[in-house]
Amino acid sequence: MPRPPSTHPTDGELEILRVLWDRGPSPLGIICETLRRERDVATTTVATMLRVMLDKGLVRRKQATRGQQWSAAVTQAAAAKSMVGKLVDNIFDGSAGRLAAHLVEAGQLTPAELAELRHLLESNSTSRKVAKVRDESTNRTS
Amino acid sequence: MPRPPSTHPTDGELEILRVLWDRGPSPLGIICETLRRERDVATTTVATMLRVMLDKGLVRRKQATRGQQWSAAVTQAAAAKSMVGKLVDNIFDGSAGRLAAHLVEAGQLTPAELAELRHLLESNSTSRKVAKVRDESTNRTS
DNA sequence: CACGTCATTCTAATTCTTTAGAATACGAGC
DNA sequence: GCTCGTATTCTAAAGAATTAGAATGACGTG
Repeated sequence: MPRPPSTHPTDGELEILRVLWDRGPSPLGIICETLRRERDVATTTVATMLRVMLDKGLVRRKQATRGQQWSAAVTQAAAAKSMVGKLVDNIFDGSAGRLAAHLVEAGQLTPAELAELRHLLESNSTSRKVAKVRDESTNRTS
Repeated sequence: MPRPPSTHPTDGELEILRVLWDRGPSPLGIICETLRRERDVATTTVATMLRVMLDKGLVRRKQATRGQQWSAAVTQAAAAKSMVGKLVDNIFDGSAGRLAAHLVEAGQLTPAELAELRHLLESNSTSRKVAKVRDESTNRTS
């Protein structure tokens, strides 16, 4: 009857993950400071979120001299893959190709990005070593 | 101090929107019936969700002979655009190109889809009438 | 070693989401 | 017209997410 637990990082959690992906392992103070460049937030709020994220396995912490260092437990690539997968399931009928088509057709790509994508596709078709996908023990949260 | 209201359709709301996009305007009974092909759900649950979605402007209803017809108030394209936009902001640093690159590089596209995408890009570069974007009074919810 | 600073835990308020029972309304058919 | 089935509204419970105050802990400096 109640709401089911969410499997993906929430928006707030992503804000924190972005900081950690950007700056690497950081103490609470630095995380807060960085977040405050965007919006006002209390230190305890961030601490609470980090604890929740710890339970979810989204972040890790290692003992440091002073407090601890917090770091992301999921790579950006893994989070991207799982969230893109969800989006694709939810509105592109499970077809990643449809999402790709949407990007091109809905005009969400700049001309430069279109050109880049074209290059990417060429190199991807000529060199058959597509396998470098480095599937970093990817998601789980899907 | 509390949680901010969400601007995008939730997962549950998307389930309903998918039905409406698929079948067009439908009465409650049909919506429930369709949803039940996936999972068990009570009629009142769906009715409640529809009322909430009505408040949010996600669906409309028109009086019919018997009860009313419910229909999506947002197009699939518009919802896609707004949700893709959010995803891009959240984990691709605001760059849709990065999402496109992710799709190709993370191996989320089948060979057939890659080929299709290549075609799409070609026709998109040769014919300069990219403008057919038909920007269906797109989002708002972003 | 006391004090200030930074970090963490405990607690809690508030709103959203999901779920559905009970009550009610409404139109069709007998 | 009364009843049956569908549809809608009212009510509400309970977990998730977001926010942060108060209390507590840990450490280095003077």
